[in-house]
Amino acid sequence: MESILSQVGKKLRESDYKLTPQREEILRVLIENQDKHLSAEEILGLVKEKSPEIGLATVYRTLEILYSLGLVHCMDFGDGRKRYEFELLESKSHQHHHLICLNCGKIEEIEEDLLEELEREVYKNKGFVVTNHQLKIYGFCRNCAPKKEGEI
Amino acid sequence: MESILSQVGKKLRESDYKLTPQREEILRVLIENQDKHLSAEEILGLVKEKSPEIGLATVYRTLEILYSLGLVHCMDFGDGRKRYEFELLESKSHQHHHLICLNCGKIEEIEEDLLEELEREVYKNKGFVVTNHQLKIYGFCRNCAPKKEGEI
DNA sequence: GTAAGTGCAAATGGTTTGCATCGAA
DNA sequence: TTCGATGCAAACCATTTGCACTTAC
Repeated sequence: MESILSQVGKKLRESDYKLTPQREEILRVLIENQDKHLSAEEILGLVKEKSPEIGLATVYRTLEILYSLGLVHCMDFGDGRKRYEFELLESKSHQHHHLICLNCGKIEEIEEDLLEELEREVYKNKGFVVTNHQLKIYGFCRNCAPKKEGEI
Repeated sequence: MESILSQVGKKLRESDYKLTPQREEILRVLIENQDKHLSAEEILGLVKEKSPEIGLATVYRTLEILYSLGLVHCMDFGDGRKRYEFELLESKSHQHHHLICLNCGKIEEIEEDLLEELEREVYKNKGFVVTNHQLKIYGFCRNCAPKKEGEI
């Protein structure tokens, strides 16, 4: 984890960005919460626990840089705010998918890809060259599905 | 197309909503542009061509009702505004997918589904019951792909 | 030393809401 | 007639921006 931070610091400097204490703090929060999907405001809250003087604008500006460097993914689950997720340097560019529970709101991730066939079809039929995709699957999670059974 | 309007009118009244001239105009625009992905502002622009007195709030309020009745789909292509698409009453609940060109911004639709296998996996591995899904595929369309070939 | 980064507050822009008025049923 | 619908303007809220000050390099 310390090595991740220095890897990221190197990547920042390669692109002529400075590694400030604020950016380090934001990175720490992102790295410690890779499994979550934090909004800018939530990131600010966590960062402020250790560095109360940081401003929201800095969070947004840092996220923008990290996004442009491909270090965070940005997603939108339809609740009116963007959510960010740290992306390990060595991971493949294709994103994992998200299972969104319509009852409790929990968001799970799945690693299965299985879209290769669809991408081949898309190229064959439309001449469209796929570089990435984003799949949101709505439904009911293991806990909520039984309760909802009668209603579906 | 006239029959679609009356079908929708019936559906509105079933849910105790009135079919006002404004709502009719908004519906007309949505139905005439089923292939597009209009934002609220764009819908207002088209509606104003015939009924200049309509306000933006009415557009939003109408879209909200239509969405709650399942008559329009709502999507977000990451440009900071929601986009709406009229959904024929008889169409299946699973949405079609979108191809988003990273160069020219064109959005194409595809009807292929091909996600059944993935949905089975998701149920088997996670106990997650799928009710719907939304797939955005990013890349380069037939026109832009050749120009971009060297850069990818 | 200096250009880049920061914090604050103000601006922006899509969307929502309050309210007085209007009109479909 | 009556309650829901409308238009307008103001409010809202996530995000962006301007600016004077600070700081990493």
